[in-house]
Amino acid sequence: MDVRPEVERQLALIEHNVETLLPREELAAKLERSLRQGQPLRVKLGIDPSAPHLTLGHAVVLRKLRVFQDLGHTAVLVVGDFTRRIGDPSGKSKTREPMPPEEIERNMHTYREQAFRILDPKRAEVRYNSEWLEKLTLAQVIGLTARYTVARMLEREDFQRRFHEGSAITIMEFLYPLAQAYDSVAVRADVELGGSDQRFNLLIGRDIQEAYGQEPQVILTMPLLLGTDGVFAMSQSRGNYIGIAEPPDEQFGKVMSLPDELMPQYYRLLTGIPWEEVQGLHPKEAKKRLAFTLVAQFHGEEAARQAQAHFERVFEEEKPPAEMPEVRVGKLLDADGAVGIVELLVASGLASSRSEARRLVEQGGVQLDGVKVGSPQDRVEVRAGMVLRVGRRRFARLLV
RNA sequence: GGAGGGGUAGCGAAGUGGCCAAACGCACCGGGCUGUAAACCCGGCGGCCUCAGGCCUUCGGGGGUUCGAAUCCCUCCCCCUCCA
Repeated sequence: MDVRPEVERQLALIEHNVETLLPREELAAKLERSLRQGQPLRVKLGIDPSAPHLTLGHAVVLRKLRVFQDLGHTAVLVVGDFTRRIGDPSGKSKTREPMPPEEIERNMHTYREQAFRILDPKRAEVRYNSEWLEKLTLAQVIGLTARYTVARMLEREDFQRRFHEGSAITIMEFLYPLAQAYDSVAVRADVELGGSDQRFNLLIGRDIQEAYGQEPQVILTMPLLLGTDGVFAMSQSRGNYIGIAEPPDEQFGKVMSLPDELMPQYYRLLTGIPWEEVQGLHPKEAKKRLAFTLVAQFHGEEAARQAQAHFERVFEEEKPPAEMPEVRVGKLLDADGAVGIVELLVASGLASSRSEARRLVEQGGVQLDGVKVGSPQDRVEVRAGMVLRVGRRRFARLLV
């Protein structure tokens, strides 16, 4: 039978939004063979357990992986628990600190749950690279290093720069991409996905697989998503990220505060909605739809509706949210049921110190039941159910 | 083995005897503007107080000199670069 049309169909879906796909013909060949033999491709994605959350940046790549799954292929998630114990230099100008095993352990734990908000567990395999890397003997490691040259290693942009700057590059850092490449050998990857910053590492995987007698993997990189600052790639170390597992309200709010210019990119890389379809809308409406779509993707439609309602209520209508933390303050009240505003702010957790509380009041950022508190000296009468508010978005309901 | 540079608030980075609770930038917080956009503007950003002022604790750790130290001396710890 002629599988060509199906190969073309799959290729088109896979190629959509991709930054690099190398080599395209090899992927076509692999797809064709896969179809003929009824054998799914093994599509690898490495995840570095450095920080406890997966972000929308990860989601871009995970969504692409999901495309492969939907086409019947197998997702192979490789958690870099071993490599992270060593420290990964990729994309960084400085050597990265190794991380204690307990912390890695903790991070890894949350990964599955987060990744499977996007991936289909039925077509996925999760592996930890300590499984094979830990067992390598020095002789084997040396064997691995013998298959790659320093010159080729120095082709990598950040190595090259650091080399010329005369800043430190440790041998360990050379080992890192080799270890990652060896992962591809270990899981027999047909394709490896990554962010565009991973391109070099993914390419090494090809060479190393070949050196070990395997057919080289096809590499596919996705554009890097810009973070909430609109300037730098989304990353946890920079703090400009939106987490996949963050609470719906948080996600919705963070998306709404993105610079408008990011909308086309976010629509393209994170939703199935063509930008053209929403381009004509008022930017605020377009962004709400984006926020809704994203929250729904990770938490479900109902949660997205609630997050949107919360947003509209709190930020558009400037009303207190439906739910907020409750604080019991009866003990603080004097005989008249009054308490100093500073005490109240600290006790409710809305200010971290008395100085902070004073500042907030002085700057006009504190309201009790919609009435602005004028001075840090004020004593306020508290009745059960009153709402204490700091700034635009921090609230507490007071109980007696 | 030799030479040199450096450790300051969440980060980056000034400051080298009093005017330093410590410039400046980023991040963050409050206010303004608005579409809670972003950008921008104003204010804040160790703690505590009876708050136009005062007090206490901070400049890698410890000890000392001095009326007074982030700044000088001793000592310990840590990081980096170059040469070999």
